[in-house]
Amino acid sequence: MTKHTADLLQGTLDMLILKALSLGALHGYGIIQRIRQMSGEMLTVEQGSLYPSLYRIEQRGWVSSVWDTNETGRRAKFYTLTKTGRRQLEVEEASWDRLVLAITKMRQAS
Amino acid sequence: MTKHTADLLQGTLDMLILKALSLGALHGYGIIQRIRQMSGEMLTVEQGSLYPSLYRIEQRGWVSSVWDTNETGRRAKFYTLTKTGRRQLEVEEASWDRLVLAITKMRQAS
DNA sequence: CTACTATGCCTTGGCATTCTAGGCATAGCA
DNA sequence: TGCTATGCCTAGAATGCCAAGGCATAGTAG
Repeated sequence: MTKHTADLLQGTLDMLILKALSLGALHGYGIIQRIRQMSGEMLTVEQGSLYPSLYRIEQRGWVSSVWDTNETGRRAKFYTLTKTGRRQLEVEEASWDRLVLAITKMRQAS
Repeated sequence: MTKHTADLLQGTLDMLILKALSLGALHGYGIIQRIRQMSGEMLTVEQGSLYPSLYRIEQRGWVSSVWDTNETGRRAKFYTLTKTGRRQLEVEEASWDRLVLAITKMRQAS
């Protein structure tokens, strides 16, 4: 059983969620799907990871949420990226870039 | 106080250690220095992270260790990458590459 | 001689984060 | 009627890094 989806690294989940929301408001279930789709089916976020993370993120003011109904009439909680959240996304992307750069250097130092 | 060294992401430390040892045997203290140097001073591993990790890694058979003396006559524990460890390094590098690729896709899916 | 820094090993406890494994409810379809 | 997809959530375990200590020796500056 080879798993074709990469494991997440601790610390990347928030960035993924913020990134998904940067394309527009979404409810939790939809965030999972959008992350799958955006990553070309390579990343799968579990519900048990997502909801606690959304809670944290909202506490920090990076997203806000409202209950609403989706296009099929179901109740769902929609999350919107706040201004602070958008800044945070930039911070996390920059720090991700730094890490990738650092590890790339490691790989080249042979 | 801006920290210029990136935080490690959980899950990358083993790879960094294995990578450092792929250039030749080293003792713990030296591993820290080599990682700093190889990453262009961008990554700093704390001793409190390193030694527990080295222990784990040795339990898994990825490195072996012997007590010896360094060039200045001090006792130190030298770690050598095993064949299994070299394979493991390849595995971790491949999975790192997959993650970077996946997140790159995320970034491009605007 | 004394103190400080660098080199070297290690452990304990805390913290943050993810995952496993559940529970609950509704809508739609076979 | 039951299964699948959609939607929310939580508790507990596992993982893994870090902060903060302890200990010891060698060298160097004062």
